[in-house]
Amino acid sequence: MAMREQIVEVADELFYRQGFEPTSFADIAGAVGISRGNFYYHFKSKDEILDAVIDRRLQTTHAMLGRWEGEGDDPAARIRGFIHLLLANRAQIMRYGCPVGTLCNELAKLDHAARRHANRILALFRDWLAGQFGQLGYDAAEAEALALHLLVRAQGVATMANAFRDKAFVAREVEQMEAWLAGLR
Amino acid sequence: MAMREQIVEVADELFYRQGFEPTSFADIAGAVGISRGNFYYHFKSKDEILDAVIDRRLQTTHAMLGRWEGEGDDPAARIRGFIHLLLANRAQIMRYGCPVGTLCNELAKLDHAARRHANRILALFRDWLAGQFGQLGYDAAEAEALALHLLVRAQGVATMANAFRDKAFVAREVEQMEAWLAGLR
DNA sequence: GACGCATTAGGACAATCGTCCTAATTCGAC
DNA sequence: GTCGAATTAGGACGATTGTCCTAATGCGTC
Repeated sequence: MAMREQIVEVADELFYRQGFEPTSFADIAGAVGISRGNFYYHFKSKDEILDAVIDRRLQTTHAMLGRWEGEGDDPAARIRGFIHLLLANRAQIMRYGCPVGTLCNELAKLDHAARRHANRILALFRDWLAGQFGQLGYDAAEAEALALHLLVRAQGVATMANAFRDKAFVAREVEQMEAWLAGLR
Repeated sequence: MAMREQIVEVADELFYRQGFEPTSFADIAGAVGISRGNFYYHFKSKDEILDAVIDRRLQTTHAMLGRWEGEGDDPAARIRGFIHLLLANRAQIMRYGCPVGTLCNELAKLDHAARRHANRILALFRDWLAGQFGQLGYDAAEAEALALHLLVRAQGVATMANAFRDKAFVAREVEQMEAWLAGLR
């Protein structure tokens, strides 16, 4: 059972760095240190690994957002915490893009059955952000629109940062997002 | 020579809809109606087709931006024209994402040599937009920052539209981008 | 009609893909 | 120490990948 989790962990990393399709069983097996053929004892198919990876991301994301919710900060500070993910993960984003956005993009092109599953990670962020904006006094529709707008900017920054790899650009956009947040209501 | 252009055209479409890596020679050959092995008369490698596709996109993008520049509109109207690309191509974007952003993302993950080449398409938009903002009276640094900010939002809208496929969401974000533009200076 | 070049079809190639099978190994329970 | 289940290694499988080669076409020119 520990091996299964280790496989999922390694696959998660590889799917992020290389993409789902270009990552082969040989890649995962090599990284985790087991034989290739033996994979089918733990997973019946590659799609099953993908599902497990998405489940893992859903769980870690859910846990992170729950942790943030539990902290004593006010909603605005929590939203700022979300914005600062762009700075905290800046190096990885410049190299590989946003883990969530790039996976959703890839699965959409592949017309993969797990597309909707992966979208749930994005929906997790959306709903959590909408909850924060709700606590700031916005009604449900406004809160969701604001949440989506913030996700738009985060995804856009990730894509542009991945292309041009400019640290200062990321910092500038993050500052603008904070200013936008501070200027609300 | 016409066949070469036809191959590039078909490959362009397939790279957009399926992605570069998952698209095989067999796919392109089938779509264009020639035999698979014969490809190497026109292109020495798959990477060479990719280069040709990127060249084609650079050329069509350059032509489009040049056309817009030649029209009688003022810079603000031209920038609005760029924003309205999101509406004009909405159906395709919801289905396959932004052709430029998704390609750059994929090539980054593949660590592909053509990554910088593809980024030039994005740079084309950036420089053109910066030129428009320059005409609106901003200095070079401000104009480039505004251009990048607009690209951030366009890329973000494309990614989110691709994930959630919500027409109204796209319309709402486009309206906000127009309002942002109108409120400048 | 014959020639020569441009273009094609079709298949061979080694490698790799996801998948599956079997025999060997590990290892805890008794 | 023995047994049985859990886990593993290793390789076979058919299909597909990008690449390359050769023989056959098409087709305009003399």
